[in-house]
Amino acid sequence: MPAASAISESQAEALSALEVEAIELFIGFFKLIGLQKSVGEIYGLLFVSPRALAMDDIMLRLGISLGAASQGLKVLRSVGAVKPVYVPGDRRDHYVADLELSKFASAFIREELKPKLDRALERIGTMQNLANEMEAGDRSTAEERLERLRHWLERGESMLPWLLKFLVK
Amino acid sequence: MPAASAISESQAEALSALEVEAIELFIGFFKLIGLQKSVGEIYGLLFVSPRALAMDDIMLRLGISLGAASQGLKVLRSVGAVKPVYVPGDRRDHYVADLELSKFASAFIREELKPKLDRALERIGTMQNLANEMEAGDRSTAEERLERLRHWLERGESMLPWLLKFLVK
DNA sequence: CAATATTTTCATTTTTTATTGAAGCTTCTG
DNA sequence: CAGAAGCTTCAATAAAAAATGAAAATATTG
Repeated sequence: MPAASAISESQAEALSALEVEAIELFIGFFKLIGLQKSVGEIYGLLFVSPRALAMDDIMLRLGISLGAASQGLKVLRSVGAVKPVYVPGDRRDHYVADLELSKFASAFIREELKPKLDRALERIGTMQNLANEMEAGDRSTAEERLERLRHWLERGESMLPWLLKFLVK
Repeated sequence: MPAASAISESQAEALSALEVEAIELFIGFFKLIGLQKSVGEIYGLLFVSPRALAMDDIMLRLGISLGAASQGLKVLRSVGAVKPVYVPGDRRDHYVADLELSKFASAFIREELKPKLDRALERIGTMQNLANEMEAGDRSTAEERLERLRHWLERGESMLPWLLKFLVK
């Protein structure tokens, strides 16, 4: 019955208040770690969903496009925030939220924060070399500031393993 | 001599390699805490500048507009990243970078992270109320997940004071 | 293995965010 | 206190980021 099917497909069930809250919460949370709105939406929906959802369930409920849903799930898979599960008798992939929230935090620390700190420390090395060629007065100012910055960044970096441990369990 | 003055004003001294490195470093760093490019540029320039700079020095060196410089300095003042200093015989405000880098980190924690966590915990309260009205099977799933999320967020929140202390000293 | 269902990719469009600079406000100065 | 210098604001514009959806790629089934 193609007609009935077409109708039911176009009638997405409205989001419940609970779902809206969850979605808003995770949009905010994910934005903080640099992930986009649609990623947060998808995770929020899955977080409060009692059953696994297929990509087009997600598209329909959230009113987002095919591409956004596909890309959002790709990101969520890549950070381990979402797991595919097998649903008998359905050809489509179905997803559930991974509730191990510490995963995203540690992915963020490892894949964003740490590399940025490393890069910054590299730059300081470069800058310290450049400062050597300056004339005496300005050089000492630059050297002092760079040393200070290096210190602070190294301190930050030294905190990461601890932070990771704290978050993970 | 208006002609000569016009010429010297339009000839901004090119940025040194040191300045470029510092600017790039701080653009990256500030973006991480949600501040825009021009803010990072200004701070980076001031960080390696051996003397206080006026707003139009900043505009000229960085090639940014009046408005961007004004707004960028406003942001930097508001987070205490920059201090106005008095320069005898010059009517313009001059700025130096505040080298207490922990300031931005703690401003970020207090003004971004903490409020977001508080808001999220509020939402969880709302969600837990909503979950009460669900039918038994789905309710217990929702309740378990919400409790777990609350736990994790409370744990995160409890870490903030410690994190602040660590960064500040 | 052809027909079909599902998913991914990516050029285009839309939306969001940041920047510009002219107008106006404030402060200084002679 | 008039004129000029310095600064801020904000509506318009430009740049960057995200979303769209058609086309291509990849399963799956009969």
